[in-house]
Amino acid sequence: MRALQAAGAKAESSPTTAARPGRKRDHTRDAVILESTLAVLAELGYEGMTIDLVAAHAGMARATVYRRWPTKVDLVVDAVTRLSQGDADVAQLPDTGTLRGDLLAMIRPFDDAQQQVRIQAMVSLVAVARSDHRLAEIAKDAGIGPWIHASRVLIQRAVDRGEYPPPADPDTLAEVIPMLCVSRALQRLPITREFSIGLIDGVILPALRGG
Amino acid sequence: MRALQAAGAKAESSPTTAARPGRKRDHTRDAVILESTLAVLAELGYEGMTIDLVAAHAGMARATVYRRWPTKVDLVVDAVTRLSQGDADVAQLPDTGTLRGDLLAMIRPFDDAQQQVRIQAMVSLVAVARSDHRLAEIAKDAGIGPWIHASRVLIQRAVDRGEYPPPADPDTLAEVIPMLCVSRALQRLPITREFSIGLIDGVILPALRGG
Amino acid sequence: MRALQAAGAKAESSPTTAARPGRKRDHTRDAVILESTLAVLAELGYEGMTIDLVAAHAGMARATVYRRWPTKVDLVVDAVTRLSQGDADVAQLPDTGTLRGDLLAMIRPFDDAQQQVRIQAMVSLVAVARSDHRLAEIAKDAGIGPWIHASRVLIQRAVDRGEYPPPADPDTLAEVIPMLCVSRALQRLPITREFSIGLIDGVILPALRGG
Amino acid sequence: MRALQAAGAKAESSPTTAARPGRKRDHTRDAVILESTLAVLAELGYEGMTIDLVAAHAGMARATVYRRWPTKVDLVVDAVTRLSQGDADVAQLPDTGTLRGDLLAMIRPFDDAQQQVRIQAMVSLVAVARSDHRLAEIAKDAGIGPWIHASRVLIQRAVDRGEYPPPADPDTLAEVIPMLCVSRALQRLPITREFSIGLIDGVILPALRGG
DNA sequence: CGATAAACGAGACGGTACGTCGCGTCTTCTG
DNA sequence: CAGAAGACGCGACGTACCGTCTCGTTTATCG
Repeated sequence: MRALQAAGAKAESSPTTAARPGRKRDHTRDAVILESTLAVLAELGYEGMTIDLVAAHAGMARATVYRRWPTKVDLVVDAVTRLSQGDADVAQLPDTGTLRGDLLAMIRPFDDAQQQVRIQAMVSLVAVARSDHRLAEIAKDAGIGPWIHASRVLIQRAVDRGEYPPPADPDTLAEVIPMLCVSRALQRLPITREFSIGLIDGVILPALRGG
Repeated sequence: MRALQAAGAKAESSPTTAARPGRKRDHTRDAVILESTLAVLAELGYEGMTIDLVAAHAGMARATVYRRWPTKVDLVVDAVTRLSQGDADVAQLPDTGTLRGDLLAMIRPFDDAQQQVRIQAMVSLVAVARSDHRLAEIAKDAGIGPWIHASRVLIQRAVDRGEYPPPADPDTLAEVIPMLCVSRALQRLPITREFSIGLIDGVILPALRGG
Repeated sequence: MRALQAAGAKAESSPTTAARPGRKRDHTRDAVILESTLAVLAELGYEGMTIDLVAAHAGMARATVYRRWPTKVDLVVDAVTRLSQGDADVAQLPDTGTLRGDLLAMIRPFDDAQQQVRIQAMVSLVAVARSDHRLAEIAKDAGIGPWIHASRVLIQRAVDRGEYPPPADPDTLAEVIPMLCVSRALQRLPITREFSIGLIDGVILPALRGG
Repeated sequence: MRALQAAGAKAESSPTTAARPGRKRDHTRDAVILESTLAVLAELGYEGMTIDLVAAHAGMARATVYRRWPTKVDLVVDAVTRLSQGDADVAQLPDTGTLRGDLLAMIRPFDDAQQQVRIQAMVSLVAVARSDHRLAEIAKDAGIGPWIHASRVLIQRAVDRGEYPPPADPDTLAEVIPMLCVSRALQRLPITREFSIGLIDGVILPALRGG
């Protein structure tokens, strides 16, 4: 977000970016820090997470972190935000022809162990939402919000093509998959393929048929 | 847990309970502290909650809190634990004859503003679960666990009396109501009657019919 | 001091003390507590001394101590006061015919190991004097004050009988013996007979002769 | 003690002093803190002294104090230690030709109100010596120890040049001036010029003449 | 190619909450 | 009622983390 300011700069026209001597900030490190943030967050939660720990995990100094994100809250929000942007991208991809295939494709990324870390971290964001009022909405948008949106779009698409009748309460239905995955994460259980299938074939699709 | 010490006491023979001089701890205060804990927790979240604030809200000294719960984590866990015990009691009550009535009765307690506080606090428990590994399971049992169990029992009862066919994945289905209520709480939205009806009539009952 | 109020009561004359039902306070314990106070004070100093420790050393409960002395300061002051009263009594006794004999007799009580405890405790009183302005004078009177007075009397007596010429600064001279004994105590050195003789024959008597 | 680390450093070879990154500790503040410590100590005594008070008096945060001295005891010991180092330096200076002049010069620094603070603080150290066994010796060396040593040197010098005959007990005699000044401080009396003259002309010099 | 200005590592610094401990008051029980 | 045992209000202690700051070192771009 902050880094995007310089993105649109048109070379020499902008005086701020044109003549900026000095060592350039190594933006490679941004991703490393965010990754470390998620790792520590997933393991120790928001409370147990320390800027020192994140910096050590990333192999750099605390100041290097603070130079990019002014507070712990900003860091966590940004980490989870970027995380969910990845989800959103993934969500737009699946188009298997059937809703069942689409939903399975949407959940699959969380099947592997690597992605487990991300869900664990995302769940921790709720702590921030409670403590910091100004970030409650951001947390909502950044956390499961995009995921819920993806669910809604996929379901709507299936309804539009006549695969299922329109549900009675589409908004609530769209929250089911993300929230039940969160539930798994809260219990520190992996999101297995069996769970995904049970969720889709045992809840979502029956609900659409029975509506 | 604490109360179990006196469980076996039956007469003057028991040395633990027989002659214990000294001022008795005023267990009335326990409830006051726990109530204050939930109130502060709901308003400021786990991060913003302070033992000093809780003590001030309860109108007593910090040491009085620490004499009962050694750490902030223990205090929060106990507060939410007792909270969910209340939920469990409520869960066993409803028996309206139809699943729809039972589920509505189960959710209703969270309709009034007073109970909103409790949900907000309960949600904050996830922060603890992340920070303190040894308490992850306790958090699970104390938080939404009992609620999930209540849902499962109500659904099973309806199936047993032939009201609905057995669902394909009853365990997952039982998590739907609690988790979607949590979702509302996370978004700081009230759990209105409209939401409850939409959830039951738009997701749970259709899923059972369509199973 | 407080305890002395009831001392002169003559049974039926005083209405307040006449009809006083209930268990009588065991004044034997007063001495035990004071002794324990001095012992703990001597070993751990004023800072390290705890009412709990004193009570435990005396084999009774904290409340029993507080019923007699309202604060830690009062307890310590009283302990050291009574201690120095004993010194004052001793001081009036010696009358050996020579100043040298009198002074040696005055110092002798501190020669044995038992009395070492008392000096150590007395020294600790200075801590109180610093912290509590209202007790500074009491500390002076109770600590080395009586001892200084005893020195002055003995010297004056020797001058009166013509043993030595009147000193130039009798007040200052009278402080020498007590303060140098305190110095020994501060260094945790015992007040041996050699030290006493060196002090009297090497400082006091020469100063009187040389004045 | 701390400063000795750099003592052996002579060139770029020393790894300890060569390249130590990070913000340098502002050692100017050390003196400010120590001065504040002495001021608070002199006014309120060891018991009444608080790290918060010291920090506030020094105009900095509590953590800044704790970063330099881990405990209250260490802080006080160091404050008094450095204080007496200053005394030692002063003690080596006076050389007026006569013992009387030397001793007066030694005492004079404590005549002004500013230095009164230091004596008051120094006296408070005895409280530490009682409470903390491991520091008893340090307290001895740091408190009046150097002062006693200075007295002994001055007296010995006078004897060496034939001004007075050798005293019978030079060690004890050397303690007289410091301890009687401490006595004055304990009584919260100023060390006036009259007192100094009375002490020297009424005790020390007569004792030397009469020996 | 050297000057310069920023990034970076390391850590001091001001705050603030934590959890512990001692003081002095109080309450409750037993003898 | 005295005495034991211990809860309670208060406040200092020493620790840890946050976010800011100030060093010395390194690295890139400009003159």
